[in-house]
Formats: sequence, C-alpha cells, structure tokens
Amino acid sequence: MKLVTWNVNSLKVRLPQVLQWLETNPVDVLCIQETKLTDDKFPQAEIEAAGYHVAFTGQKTYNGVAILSRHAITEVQKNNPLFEDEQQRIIAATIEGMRIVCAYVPNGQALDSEKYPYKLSWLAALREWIESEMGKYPELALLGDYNIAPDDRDVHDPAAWEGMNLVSPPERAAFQALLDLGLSDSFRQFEQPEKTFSWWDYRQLGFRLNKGVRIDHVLLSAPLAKRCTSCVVDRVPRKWEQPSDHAPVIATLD
DNA sequence: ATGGCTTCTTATAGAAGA
Repeated sequence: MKLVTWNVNSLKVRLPQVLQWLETNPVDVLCIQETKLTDDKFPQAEIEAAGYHVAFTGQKTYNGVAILSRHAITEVQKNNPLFEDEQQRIIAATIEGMRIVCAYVPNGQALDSEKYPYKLSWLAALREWIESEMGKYPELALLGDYNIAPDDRDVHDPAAWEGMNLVSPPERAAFQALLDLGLSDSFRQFEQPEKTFSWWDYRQLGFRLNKGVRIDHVLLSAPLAKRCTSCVVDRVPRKWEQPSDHAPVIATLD
C-alpha cells in the first residue's frame, strides 16, 4: 500500500506530469494540494481514464485539494467541520478502511503577517478535528503540505532560517501537537539521508544546490505506522521541465 | 536586496507562494 502527498502547484499546468508520474508509480492513494482549479474545471475524466477514483474541492487561483485512489472512495468530507473557512484546503475520505486526510496548511507568509495567526488557528482546529476523527477511525493518515519544517534537520541552513516562517516555535509546536495525538512522522521512522527535503525555491538554483526544506509530510496513526516499511521523497519529477516546486513524498505500508 | 522564479488574474503589474 503506497500513500503519497504531492503539492503540484497548479493541476492545470501539472496534470501531464501527474499522469506521467503515476504511470511509473502506480500508487494506491495520491493526495494533491494547490490544484488552483474550481470544481467545474477539475480534470476528473482524465484522471478516471488513468484508472483512479477521485474526490476534490477547489477554488479559483489558490488552494484546492484532491484525493486520487486506485480503490473506492467513500465518506468524502470537504473542509474541517470545526473551522469555518472559505479557502479549500482539506478533503478527507475513507479508502480501504483507512481515513485519508489531505491537507494544505496555510503558508502563513511571515510572522508579522495577518496570515500567520490564521495559520496557527487553522492548525489548532485541525488538531481538534483530527483527534475526533482518530476516535472514529483508528487507521488514519494525515498527508499534505504542512508548510512546517519540524526540525532543524529539515532545513538546508537552519541559521539562515531562524526566526522565519515555516520554522517558528509556534508552528513547530502545532506540528508536535499533531504528533501528540498519537501520529507518527513516517519519514522519521527510518534512517534517512541527510539533507532530504520536499520543497526547493524556484529561484537561485534552489534545487540544484539542494537549498530546500522538508515541509510535506505523511503522518500515520499507530496501526498504520506499525505497517509502514518506508517513507521517501521522490526527487525525479522535480528535475523535469517546468516542475512543481514540491516533490512527492511516498509512504509504503505492508 | 523591496532581489532571484512560477502561477494566476474579468491580466498586461502585482500578489502569493515558501
């Protein structure tokens, strides 16, 4: 069982790459963020023709999330019922008995931006909701773009990033609060190469110089964490022409 | 460095991303 998260930075632009990637990576579940498409523009037919079920919720220009699955999708939930939000950042569904939650956490922009407290309250509400979902669904996976680098190991240059958005103590505390629910950062269950990241700036040769951060995560509840045999970042599509600035993160379960 | 790149917009310069 392979569960994947990938921020595609516009599904309109990246659909050919997503389909190409799926051809060589026939995964069970792919959670996508930043589709940037209203539902009427979502490429449902193309995705279904590739052999995937799909659930999605989107808006114009920003945000937008989707779950693609080889298996049937039921109990679709759009957005956090505990958090009034015009922004389409969450979609959840039940697949093969697992509760799959696909999340695009707000970026926050900067610590002095009005988007930063929105990010923190959004994360607090996410924690509340995930806690209740875990009560209903022991097998839960929370996949997405968290816009949080949990640890200094997850940042190419921690000194340069100190005091910045994505690494601030309140953001890291919000990430830890999710782990404290009993979720496991599947990536850290295993020995990993140093300086493994999931996002690299388009500018300044960010990818070539590996100036990245690890902000895309697959969190697993205990029954799923026990079955997890690996979690890796696939850097391959980041090398393609006109790539997303994020790479897919793949968790494999027995 | 108010930088650098990419995507989007009832576009054609500015916002947002991270």
